[in-house]
Amino acid sequence: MPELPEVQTVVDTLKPNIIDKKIEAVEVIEEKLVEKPRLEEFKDLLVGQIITNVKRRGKYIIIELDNSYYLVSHLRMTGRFSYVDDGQEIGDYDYILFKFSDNEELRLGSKRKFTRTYLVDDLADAGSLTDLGPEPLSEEFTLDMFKELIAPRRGRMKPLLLNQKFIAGLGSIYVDESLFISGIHPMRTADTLTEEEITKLHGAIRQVLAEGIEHRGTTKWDYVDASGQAGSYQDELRVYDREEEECFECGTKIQRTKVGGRSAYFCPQCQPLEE
DNA sequence: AAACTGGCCTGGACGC
DNA sequence: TGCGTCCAGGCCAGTT
Repeated sequence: MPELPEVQTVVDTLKPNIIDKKIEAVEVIEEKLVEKPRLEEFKDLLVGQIITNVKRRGKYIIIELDNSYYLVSHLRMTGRFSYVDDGQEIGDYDYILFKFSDNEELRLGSKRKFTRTYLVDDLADAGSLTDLGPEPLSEEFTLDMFKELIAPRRGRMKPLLLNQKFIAGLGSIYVDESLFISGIHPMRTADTLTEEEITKLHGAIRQVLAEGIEHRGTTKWDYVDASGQAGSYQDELRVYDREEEECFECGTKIQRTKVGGRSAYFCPQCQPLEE
């Protein structure tokens, strides 16, 4: 479940290791992970290229090559980039190997095979990358912008915040934490939010994402960064995965409910459904 | 246009 | 012990 802070941490750990490296060979163990182009073209376009930059947009990782192509990966649930010495044993879930000319390797693994990789010369061809909503930590994501985004919406808050076309980068963990901090029940609809609640939510989203990055991400199940290091934000979580445990604010037991087929953790006292 | 539903995928937890 | 069932939750396609 890498979300914005985890993906940012992966990019940060990848960057100093792979920029200026030359790709000498590419081995694809599980073809399913390569969304486009077809396998032969994928390899041909990669071999001989030098990596010039590594960036993040939403939960997408964008690796720039000197032939002006982009290697774009979305880790989805269990994806993992690992930067290793060539000699290191290949893991059970390592599915794409990028071998560099200096005998180091970048590996892309994925326990659940949800991970998708694209090699494109136009970012619009990489999944929904160019349809994403604003970056919540950017300057452009102002309170005024957030108010304008919310104004036409009437869906429930948890699915809305998970919608990457609405805001980029949030997943289940950081949505639940944001809604708790702002005192908003995950089933509330967007049209019932007061101006004060929208203001709190805007701040809370930025707060939890910044905290997540500071802690190098949340490691609940599988997540580690590109050098294999786990994050520590799981120790700071207020509601996520704390069903039946006491709320740190009021002592009430945290509950779990289903919203849009997904779990949502909340404090029934701090996040009432009825006004 | 926005909202919602089901499907993809597999390891691990649980019940019998 | 082992089998079946459910859950985790990223996104996407299809439908309303």
